[in-house]
Amino acid sequence: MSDRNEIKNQQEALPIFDHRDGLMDAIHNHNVLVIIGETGSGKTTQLPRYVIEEFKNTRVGVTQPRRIAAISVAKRVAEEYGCRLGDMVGYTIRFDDTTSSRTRLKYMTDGVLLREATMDPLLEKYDLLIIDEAHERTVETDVLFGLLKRTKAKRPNLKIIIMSATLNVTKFSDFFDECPIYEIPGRTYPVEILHSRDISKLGTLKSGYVAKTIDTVMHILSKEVRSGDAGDILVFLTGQNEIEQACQELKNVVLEKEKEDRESSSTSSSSRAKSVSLDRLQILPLYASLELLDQNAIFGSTPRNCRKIIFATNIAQTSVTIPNICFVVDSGFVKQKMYDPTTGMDALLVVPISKAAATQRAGRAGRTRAGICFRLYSRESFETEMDDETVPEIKRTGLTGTVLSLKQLGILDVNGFEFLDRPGEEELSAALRELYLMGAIDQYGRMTDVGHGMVMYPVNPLLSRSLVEAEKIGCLDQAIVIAAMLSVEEPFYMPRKEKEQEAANLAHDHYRHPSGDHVTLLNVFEAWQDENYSKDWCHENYFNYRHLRLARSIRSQLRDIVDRNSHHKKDTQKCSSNDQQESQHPHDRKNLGGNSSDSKQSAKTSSSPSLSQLIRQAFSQGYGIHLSKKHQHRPMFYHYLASMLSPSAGAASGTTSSSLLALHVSPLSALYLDEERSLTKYGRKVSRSLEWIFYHEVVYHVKAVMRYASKIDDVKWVQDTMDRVKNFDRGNVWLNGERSEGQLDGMARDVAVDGGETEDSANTKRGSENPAEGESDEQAKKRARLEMVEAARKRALVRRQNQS
DNA sequence: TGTGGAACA
Repeated sequence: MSDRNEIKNQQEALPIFDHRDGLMDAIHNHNVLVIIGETGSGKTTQLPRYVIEEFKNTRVGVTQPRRIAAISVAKRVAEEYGCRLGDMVGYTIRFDDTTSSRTRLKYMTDGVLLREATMDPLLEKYDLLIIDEAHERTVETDVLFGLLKRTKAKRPNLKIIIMSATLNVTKFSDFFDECPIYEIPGRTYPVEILHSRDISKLGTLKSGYVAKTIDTVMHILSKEVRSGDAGDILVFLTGQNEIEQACQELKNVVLEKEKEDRESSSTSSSSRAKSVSLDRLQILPLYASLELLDQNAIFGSTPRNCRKIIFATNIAQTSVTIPNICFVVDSGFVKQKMYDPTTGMDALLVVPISKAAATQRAGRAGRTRAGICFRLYSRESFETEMDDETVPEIKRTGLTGTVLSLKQLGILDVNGFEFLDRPGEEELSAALRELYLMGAIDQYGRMTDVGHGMVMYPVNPLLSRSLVEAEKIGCLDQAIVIAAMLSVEEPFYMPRKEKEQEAANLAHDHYRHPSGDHVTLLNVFEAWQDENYSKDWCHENYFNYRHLRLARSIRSQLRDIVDRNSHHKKDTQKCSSNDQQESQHPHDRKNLGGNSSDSKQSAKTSSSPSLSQLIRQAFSQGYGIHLSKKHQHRPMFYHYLASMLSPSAGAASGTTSSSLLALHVSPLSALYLDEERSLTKYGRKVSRSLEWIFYHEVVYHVKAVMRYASKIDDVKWVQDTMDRVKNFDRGNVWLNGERSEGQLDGMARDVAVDGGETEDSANTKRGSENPAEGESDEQAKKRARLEMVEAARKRALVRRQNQS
């Protein structure tokens, strides 16, 4: 009883409580509404509950960018509502669905809703949808925006609420015909912001910000003392290495200072500065890949007279809230992915944050009481050098998967789709080109049967294409394992100490398959399976248990999808006319359904290809756009497609330096000969038998290295892709087709290319007042981004040259 | 001497 009263008191103390009537009126009167309120206003937990209480029988969906948020919020709301989780209130995330037929309020990740939309584009399960944390602008959120706008046109009664933290939300409102904006005041404490007096440009600060954070922390420790307890410190840096380094460095500096203090206190009678002692400090790193997020150390309260200093990545800006932070030290930088559509590769770069991000970081100091934010950059840099907002993710990543799901949603003319922020023309074209070359869409931009097969699988398009092929030639079970392994982070664990590295390499060697890394991954998984998915086995053999476990979940999800679908197929096959293209594949006749024992047996028969060959055949279809061919005289490879298509590369970049295209076999790859690995770290020779290989992705090591590569035994395996490359190169038929097939608004594409203006594009671009100027500004920014990517690559290459 | 930031289906 007292529990319930306490809950009630807490609820009524939230700022949103006084706005209940106003909000309900607004939702009654408007079908689309933007609500802004800082974290702590109660909007995420309270508003959806108000809605299901106020509107009887309304089915409400609330999306979150992150799984933990969906889970924890749903749990709390169920408790507050007084029901069991999964009854009236529940959540759905990948691998975990707690909802039931009685659930009326469902929290989920935005990816889940997007996935549901591919089955049911009208989203008829919901009467009201709330997109929460819209300011984070994940790709999924952005696509949902465009999708909901279309859905609303067909279901005018659907209610949509956009919830966001920042004040700069006119963009959201404009997108939905200038719908009303409702503001809930936040409940935060004032944060004093101190800028650095160093007026260097951000570019120069980049080299020295780690050292400066240490200085600043030392300053806070010795000078900034608040009454009572001192208040914890949060430092924003960019990456794991940097953070570990900073933690160590701070410890060293503090030790030195201690020594100094002891010496000076023995000579002089009193020191004005507060003395600092290492045993009264907790210095903690915080980044996502930290083995176990030490809950108590980071989130728990510190002992008396003890101070926490946390060095964190951006994870502390959005995903994780640490209590009792009083001081924030903001380096002004972040690591961001940048995608280069001309090569289809991306690079991870340290770039300045945006003004919005800086404000958010500063806000972390004022959650429990008034605080101070130290910025390591000048006010001028903040005002003039930083972008207002972080570039939305959708403009920074490859869009192949996104475009394919849009096609599945029935959006044939992707160029005419209304994006909240339009991705670059080159990125869209690159995505369409890749889909065409994979055989997922035809020259008119229409989805093929292959494409329909691909969207079933919630994995990277390269992998889903491989799975479609694997089903066709009868090695689906194995391909699913490999696809799952490729969907998780590095399963091979490599210790830091050199001696242990040798042991790890030896352990890994045991599973390496001469044909390459794909079969190797299968070997690893099957070995682990044979050991009953043992954790100890992972440790003994240097594999990452967490990642393998995730791979296992993904594998079973993929198998479920296959099972469900094959039942469906059996049901419909008899009555529908079979207009599927006749396959010319030699192995097509046998074993279409293919369970593992069958295909293993068939692999044994002398005339058929081996299982390893079947698998690589399947994957070489999926990786048709990731082909590389060996250089005739040198131990390197060339990106095959880029060399075929590069003349058509974007005019904006103009950067097609041939050095880009030189790819190397990773020393960690099964294709990299053992004796070389023991000779030199980045050896020179690759097996002579290698001619063609396919690879999963390229990473920038000391040079461009192919991560997960396998042999192609016969160039016929990739003949289909090569034929499509030739077709594509000859006529660009598909681009014309995309335009003529799309309805009128397909013209938007011409606008973007020519810089002209039509009525249709004026509609799609509403919100930017001066399209011509906005466009060129965009282009300039994009060029700058591409140049940064290019610079990073050059640096990597220079490092390599210095090394040899 | 070093590749990865953080998230999701």
